[in-house]
Amino acid sequence: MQIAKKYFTDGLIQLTILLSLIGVRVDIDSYLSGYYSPLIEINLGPSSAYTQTPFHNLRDTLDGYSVHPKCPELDYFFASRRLLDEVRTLGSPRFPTQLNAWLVHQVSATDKAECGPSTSNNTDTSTELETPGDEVRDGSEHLPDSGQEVCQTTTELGQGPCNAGACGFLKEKDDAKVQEEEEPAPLTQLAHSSTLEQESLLEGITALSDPARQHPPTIDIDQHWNNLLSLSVTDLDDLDSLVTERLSDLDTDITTAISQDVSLHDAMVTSAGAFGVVSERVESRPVPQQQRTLFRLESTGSSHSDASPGMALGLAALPFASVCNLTGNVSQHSELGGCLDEAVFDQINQLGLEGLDPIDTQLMGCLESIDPQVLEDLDSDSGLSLESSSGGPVSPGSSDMSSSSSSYCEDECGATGYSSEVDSVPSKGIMDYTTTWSPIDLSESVWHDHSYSSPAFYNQPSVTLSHKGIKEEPLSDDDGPRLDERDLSRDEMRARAMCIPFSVLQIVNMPVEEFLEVLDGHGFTPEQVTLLRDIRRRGKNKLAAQNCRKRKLDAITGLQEEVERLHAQRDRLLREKQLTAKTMGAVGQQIKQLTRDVLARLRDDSGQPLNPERFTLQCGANGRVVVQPVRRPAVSTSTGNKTDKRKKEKKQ
DNA sequence: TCACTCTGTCATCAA
DNA sequence: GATTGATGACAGAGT
Repeated sequence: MQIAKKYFTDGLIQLTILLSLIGVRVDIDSYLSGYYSPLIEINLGPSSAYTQTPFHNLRDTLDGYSVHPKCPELDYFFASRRLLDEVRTLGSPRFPTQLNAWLVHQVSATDKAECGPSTSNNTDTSTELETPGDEVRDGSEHLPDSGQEVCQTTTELGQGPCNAGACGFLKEKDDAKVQEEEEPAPLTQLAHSSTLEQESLLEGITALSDPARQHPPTIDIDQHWNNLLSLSVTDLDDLDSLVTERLSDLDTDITTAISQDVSLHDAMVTSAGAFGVVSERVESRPVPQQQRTLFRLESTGSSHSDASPGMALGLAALPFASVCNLTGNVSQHSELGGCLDEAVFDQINQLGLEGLDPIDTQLMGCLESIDPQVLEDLDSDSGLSLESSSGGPVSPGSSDMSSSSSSYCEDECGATGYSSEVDSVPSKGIMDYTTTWSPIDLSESVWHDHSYSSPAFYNQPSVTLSHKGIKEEPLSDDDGPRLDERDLSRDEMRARAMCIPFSVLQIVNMPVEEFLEVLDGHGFTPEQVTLLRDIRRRGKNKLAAQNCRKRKLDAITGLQEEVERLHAQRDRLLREKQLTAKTMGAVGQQIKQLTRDVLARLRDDSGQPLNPERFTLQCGANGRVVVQPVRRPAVSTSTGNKTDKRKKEKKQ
């Protein structure tokens, strides 16, 4: 489990760093401070580490239906695209980036006409989408003017910065081939090629949109070949309007998918679109946000069989959403473009999708097979803490302490503040692993307090457990008499051997007056009295030693913090000193310059400018500025002469 | 086996 | 003077 978590966490951190480099925001905090335990997250799949932006949820939940990356509609969609690629390999020139621009234009046109401001969620993208499509249609030479990063790649034929986004969507197989076939093509061929892709894409969209036409995951390749090859030019001419019509139906979904921020999951979807990898999709059931984040990447297995039209529409819109989402960010980080994204997406797919599923299943199975109480016990047993033996297992009602002892323990509690403080903190690390979880600092969960004054200590049976009690079974009401002799402390065994009818706890914690009465009123032998005094003294001293060590540790911690604070203060003062020196130097230079300027404007009695080498400006205490002659080094030489005279006098 | 930590105990001092 | 708390030192057990 630890290995799995480490594996997941390391990968997640690397992934987050990479995504941050390309401008994708990932909310790691939500993972770190998540409502659910990382344990549960491992079991149920990575969750909140993946961004929970509203866009993410909106796009994942289209018309209330969830979209799963493994649903057959996606397979069909990308299979159609693969078929399109096969068709293009037959000889038609391929200009994938131009096609992409054309499609984006179509989306924007319909979107602009019907939805208007609804696309303003992403200003960058909407601006790009509002590019006049005529420029794109007129020829490839207009594409770079469209203002889109996506379109700019047209002139570069897929070598531009949009490899990960819109271009990458069509580029999985084409990059190498397109670069080989960089030859000018007639516009008709271009339109034909574009239309073919539209047809293929639209066919996928239509198929996904129509629940009656849902295809099984396995695709009849021959049928698609026939469909694609049987397309006539006249049929293709009608595709513009058809695509526009279809896309107008999608615009709502598309616009909801447009956002400035791209979540990790968005990147995964884009990855699927760009590289043909069908990633897992989000399970967007109408569950609370916490649970939604928890189950975000949980595999839904075959649940996609009941995919709805809205779901299919969402799937169809995904490539466009990916284009729109990544364009803004990729344009800002174009230099990191494709290779980085590819690495990121590959890592996403390897990390989140392939590796975690079996782990999740195994861990969930293991966790479910474990009794929660056992988990509590395991977690609470740090291997060092003695609280489990002295505190927890003993119920308050199990005390066999006499009423007199319980009457004075209240007074003793205040004398040992550390003990009561420790007892006030629950020693159980996981309160309820099914409901809440908070990160546990194990160093804080380990207590070595054996305080006699703790409530549990008072409520214990008349048995003092040594530190061997770490591995002891929890005590029940009738465990006391059955305890093995080796479980008793030395003082307890001595007391039993000497037939002393008081427990060590009682002896230690009773007031001195009562203790003296006990010594006097029970007719103890001198040996018994001595033992009683020793037991009391050792018990008191033990508490004192614990408190003393606690104070010592606190003092050490405080001193360490003080040292760190002083180091920081020293560094800050040094920086201030350097800054001040730099400022003083600059001010001195300014003063010198100003002095030269002023002196250059002044005239002496003969009307000649004052020599800056011989005069200087002196600012008096009253604020007046006076011109003073510069003191010659002769002054220093005179002082030097004086010192020389002194030296000579000393020699004499 | 060794180093380290934790804990109990003793001795001592001071209040 | 007795009691108690604080603390250094030591030893044993456990890791």
